[in-house]
Amino acid sequence: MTATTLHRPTHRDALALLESAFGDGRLVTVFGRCTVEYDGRASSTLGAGDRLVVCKPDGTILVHTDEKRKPVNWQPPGCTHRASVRDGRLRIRSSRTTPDETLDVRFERLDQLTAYEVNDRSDLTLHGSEEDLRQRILEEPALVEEGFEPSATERETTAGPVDIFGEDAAGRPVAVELKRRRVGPSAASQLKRYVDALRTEFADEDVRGVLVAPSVTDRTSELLAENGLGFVSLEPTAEDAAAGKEDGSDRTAEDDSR
Amino acid sequence: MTATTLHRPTHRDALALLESAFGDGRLVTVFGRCTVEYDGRASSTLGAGDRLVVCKPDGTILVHTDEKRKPVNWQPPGCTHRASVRDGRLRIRSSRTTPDETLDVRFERLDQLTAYEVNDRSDLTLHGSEEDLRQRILEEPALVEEGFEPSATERETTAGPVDIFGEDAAGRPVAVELKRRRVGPSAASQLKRYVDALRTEFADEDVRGVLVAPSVTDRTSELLAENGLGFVSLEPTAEDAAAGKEDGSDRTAEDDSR
DNA sequence: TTGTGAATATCGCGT
DNA sequence: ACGCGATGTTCACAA
Repeated sequence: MTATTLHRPTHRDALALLESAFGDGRLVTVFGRCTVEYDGRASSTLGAGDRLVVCKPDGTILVHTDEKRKPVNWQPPGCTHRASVRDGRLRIRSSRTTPDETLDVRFERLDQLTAYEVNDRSDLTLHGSEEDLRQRILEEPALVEEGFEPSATERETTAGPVDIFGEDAAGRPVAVELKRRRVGPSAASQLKRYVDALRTEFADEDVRGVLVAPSVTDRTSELLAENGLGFVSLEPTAEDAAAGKEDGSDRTAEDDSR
Repeated sequence: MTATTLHRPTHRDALALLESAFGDGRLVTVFGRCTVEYDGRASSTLGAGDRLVVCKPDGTILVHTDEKRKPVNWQPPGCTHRASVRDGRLRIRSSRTTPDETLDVRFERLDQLTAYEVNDRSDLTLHGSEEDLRQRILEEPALVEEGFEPSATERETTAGPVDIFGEDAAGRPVAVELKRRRVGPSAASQLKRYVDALRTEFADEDVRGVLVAPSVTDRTSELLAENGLGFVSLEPTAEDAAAGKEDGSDRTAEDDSR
């Protein structure tokens, strides 16, 4: 049996199942009317209302209302769940140290409690991230500009790591900052920090900076211009990957390489 | 009845309850073995495994595994949920436009499905945010430095809004940037942008910048020094508000000034 | 543990 | 809708 459910349980019966489920690594959902208090990095209180509470065996706890993608309260992985009954009411408390923080859920009414056994070995495979964008540029540096030659990724500077570092057609050092979506001023600012650091490092050379993103806001465009930084528009998704390959590289066989 | 539950339902029975629940604004949880595909801002695939799926009436959908605080897949509020049965298997699809994106959950096995009626009017009250920090400084400007006089919050500049803007004891313009926790280089960079913008605006004055945060990283400290920016250590929570007042400043009367 | 930046970030506020 | 910055951000990765 992968799911054990109690309907409108007494708070004591709920406690028994909760302790059992916490003990053997099951995932638990509780639905009912409750209040929530949090104290730790900040502090919060939430009055009574109907919520879905999810307790994961890794120590995560989530309190969800009927709105929003974010839980109204939560605790990250690594916490310890404890259940108890005070004044005849179920209480779930989840806490951790470093930082010290505690979440307290007190139930006024219990509608349903379920403990699930979870078997999940699959990992998510995601495409269209900044990492994908980087791969595409390394395969086809001309996407940045004709003659660009990457020499390193995550190249360290005193201001932090540069996404792609290389040389332009004229042999000048180039720092490339990648963003997978439309960017605001902070991205331009970040690139400028890297370029400034590289200008100190390459005191006698003309260091350039290029921002690669789908687009930039107006203010960001001004910021780039003010600081002599370049911009190249590029989408993170390789919609025309096949066309690009035909166009740019002639890899026809030997799929077994590497 | 606030909770309607089906245990190990047929996929057709599940479909009927889902359509009913989507229709009248109930929150739904489904537990079972499923695969998930996402396509939109990025794209992802997830092989078969046991997961808890939560569909909210505001269009949010969450797919949770037994680990982590983040759902393994999701869709934000504003989406449209649709359920169907293909090849005898339940499928839940949630999609939206702007941006165009779709989440597809296909069930191989259904363990449990529940529809909840949710009543929740309570709002979260949170303390210890940056907003709290700002209030404290406006009440006690000397926390920034003796003689500081705030004149505006969210003061607009061509580089964006400055948290607190005012004058120091010598009448010089001061931009104060607030952070509720230990900060990295980007905060110093952000403050520098504001100060640069203000230096253009107040061309004939000596504009200063002060970062207020619990602490800064080493590299950030250097960045601040390089750019002549100040730093004041301050916690977002007013734990020792009383003690701090006795200790740090000699403000004995006239709390009503401001 | 700390530092650093990405994220399908989400969210709220303003224009 | 876009722009902008905070978030109890979470998360992975590196030093």
